Amino acid sequence: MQDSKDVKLKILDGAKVLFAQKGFEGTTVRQICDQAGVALALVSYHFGGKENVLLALYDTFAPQFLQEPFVLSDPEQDLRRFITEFVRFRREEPELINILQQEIMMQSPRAEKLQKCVFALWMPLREILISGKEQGQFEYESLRHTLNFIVGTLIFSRVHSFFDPVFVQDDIKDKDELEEVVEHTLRFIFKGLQAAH
Amino acid sequence: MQDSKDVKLKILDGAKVLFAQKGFEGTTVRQICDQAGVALALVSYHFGGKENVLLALYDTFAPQFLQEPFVLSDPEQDLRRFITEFVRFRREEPELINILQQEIMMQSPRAEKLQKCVFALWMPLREILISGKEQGQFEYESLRHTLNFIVGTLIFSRVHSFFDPVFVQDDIKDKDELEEVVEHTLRFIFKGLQAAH
DNA sequence: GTCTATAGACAGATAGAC
DNA sequence: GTCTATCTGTCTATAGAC
Repeated sequence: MQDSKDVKLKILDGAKVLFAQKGFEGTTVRQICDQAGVALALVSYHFGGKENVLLALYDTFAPQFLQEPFVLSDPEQDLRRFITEFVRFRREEPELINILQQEIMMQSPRAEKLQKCVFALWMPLREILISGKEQGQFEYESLRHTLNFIVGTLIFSRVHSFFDPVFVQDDIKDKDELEEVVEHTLRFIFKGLQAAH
Repeated sequence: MQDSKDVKLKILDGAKVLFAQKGFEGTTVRQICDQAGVALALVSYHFGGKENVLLALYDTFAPQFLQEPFVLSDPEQDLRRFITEFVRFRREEPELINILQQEIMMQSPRAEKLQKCVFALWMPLREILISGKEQGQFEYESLRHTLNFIVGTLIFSRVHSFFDPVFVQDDIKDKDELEEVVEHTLRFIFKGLQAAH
């Protein structure tokens, strides 16, 4: 029982990184088991197939941010809190966002089953934007476009160090301190909403 | 010769859609050839393998926007033109952006060879931001973060109609007219840069 | 619960007829 | 230049020993 859970977790840990790096189809069960240091058969035994490993990732990791409901009060404070928590989540579990993004982008067969994750993730933002506009704190025209912009800003940010060595040579003094990233992100989005902050 | 080019184009057209929808690894050469209505062997014959089909996409499509250099003058005008052209390109060839995004996100073996595309695409934006700040037209602190935000805003937008049916029910009166999308995008980014527009 | 060995399907690439 | 038929490798899943 103790060992069993250990193996399941090792499989999930390996799969998380591999799926993020190589995609679902690009990752083989063999690679997952090699990474976990266990035999090939154990993915089927514990999860019943490769697909279920991916789905299990979102039940296993993503604890506080996605599970508890996002309580709304003041739109500005809410948005600040939402962005802060999201950036922190992105920092802690970049693979989860990466994989989710891939699956949605490809509209994979798994995407449908991940949709409740997407709901839980972005529905609060929608509500915040709506009530923020009603209360005159945010200024935007199209809810859909504004959602898209903010989601894009939040998701893309820091996804890959792919750009860093090539795009920004002279800006490396920028630390990647969490608080600093949060602060920059807050500022950009709040300015985009013409909101005090 | 005429027929040959026709077949190559049919293969590329099919592959573009399939790679975008199912990813490189998730797409089989058989699917590509079925979609093109040609025999399995012709991918190897004309391109020398599946990987070269993907790379050939970016030499074949993406004509004006990526090939001619982006001439810089006034940062505000340049940024306006950059965003406008990018949104238009995204509208015309959403698959190319989608595939590029996938490959980069996964840091695939193909990503390295696509890097010159990424350069050509985003280097002008970097230059625009730098000189815009120097001339006091844009206000931002971190070049890298700001690049990330803007790239995210531009890339994510409109990638998938996945959110539409679920997120935004009451905003469907928003047309997806190109000019309107451009206008919204311009406004959000310019506000994020605290720039006149 | 974990392993090795293997079954069965399917991948990409190619040989050879036309 | 295009086709069909096939080779070789690798995939996922599972049977059976321990």
